[in-house]
Amino acid sequence: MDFAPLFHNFAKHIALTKTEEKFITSMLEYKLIKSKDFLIQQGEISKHSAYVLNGCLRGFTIDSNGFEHVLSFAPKDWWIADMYSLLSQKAGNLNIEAMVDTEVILISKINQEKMYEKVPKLERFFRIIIEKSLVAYQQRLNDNLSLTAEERYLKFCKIYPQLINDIPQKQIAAYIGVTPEFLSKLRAKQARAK
Amino acid sequence: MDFAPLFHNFAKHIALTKTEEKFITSMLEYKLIKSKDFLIQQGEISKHSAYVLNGCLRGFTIDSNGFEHVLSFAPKDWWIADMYSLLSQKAGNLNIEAMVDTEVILISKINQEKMYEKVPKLERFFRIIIEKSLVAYQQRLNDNLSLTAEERYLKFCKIYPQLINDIPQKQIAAYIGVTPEFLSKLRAKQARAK
DNA sequence: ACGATTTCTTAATCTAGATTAAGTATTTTC
DNA sequence: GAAAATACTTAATCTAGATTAAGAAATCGT
Repeated sequence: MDFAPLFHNFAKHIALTKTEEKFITSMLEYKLIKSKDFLIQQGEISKHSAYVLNGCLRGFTIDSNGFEHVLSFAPKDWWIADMYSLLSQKAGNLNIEAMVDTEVILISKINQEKMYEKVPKLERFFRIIIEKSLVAYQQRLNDNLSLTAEERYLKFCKIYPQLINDIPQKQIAAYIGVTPEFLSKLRAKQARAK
Repeated sequence: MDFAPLFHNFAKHIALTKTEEKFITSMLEYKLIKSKDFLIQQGEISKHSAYVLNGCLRGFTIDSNGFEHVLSFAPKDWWIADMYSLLSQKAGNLNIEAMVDTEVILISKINQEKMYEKVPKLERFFRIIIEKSLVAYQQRLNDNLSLTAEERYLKFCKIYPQLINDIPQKQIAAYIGVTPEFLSKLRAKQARAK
């Protein structure tokens, strides 16, 4: 198994020695998640965070009317977890599903804590990762409070140009917060305007 | 100036020695922000994060139609910052305003970095703080995607019972994402239902 | 390769919440 | 402590986006 992409990811923010890399490697698990299989499902207590080697995951909730809401897409080189459940060790409400066959590296909560003890630099790494994630969620909440559905769709296209053609349109609708029907209408309007 | 509340806040997650506390104290600034004054305004490059000793701040944006959207309230013992601007050192779009006379402890970005160098335990502290903040924003985004305005209002009342009576209703409206008129209607309906 | 399932589109109808407007409390300020 | 400013309420009207429904296109499973 080739963990190199993960170490490249670490190297963006911290410098690890060979010894540290070796130790960290011993803490990691590899997993292939087949298309439409789940990494975790709502109601479970989450045990791992995941780094995506290739493929794509999506994190979504299901509301009381049965509608899905996508909280995040995790393509290649992204991190994903049900942070609420992972931190609190209570039942989560996030589902994480593979949109295509997806290879991930898993870090269990227990190993993550061991890693923080042995390699305190990782506290810094994950602090930075989480800071960036926080900024992205704040921005997205602000967009949901202040932009129209059309503006949110155009912004999505700008931010995730690679995803636009790769993922089903109904997933984009569930991410920006509209029905698939309305997104279809928006897209027809965009196409007409050209 | 009494920094004790801040050290109580640190003590929730990490243990500091007297020497460390002394060093940290030398990195802090005290500030009184008068009611309606701003800690930062959109367009500025943010230089500090703030810990609230007493009073209450609110972080809000102003959209292209002039409407305000509240991203966070920071009452006593909370942290607040324009994380985007603080991290990127680019112009931010957050305004942080005092809702009443508010005393804060400020940590400049430069001092924060010095503190991470000298007291690496603080990486852990801020990682944990930011993790919790991330979970809260994810939850709130999910609420905005899946709940009605009425459900969001009732949830706000549950989560921030102390704020309900202390802050203007229009600020609550700007937080949950409705017009003040609609919130007024919701409240009238609630009152009638009792 | 082909039937079955899923996704996407279009269009009519509906509704939660916005907008506009006008009046009534409540604060703030000097 | 009165005038001005701000916050809240109520009600009529409007609209962005939801719902329902039905057909067309794409994808999947065997």
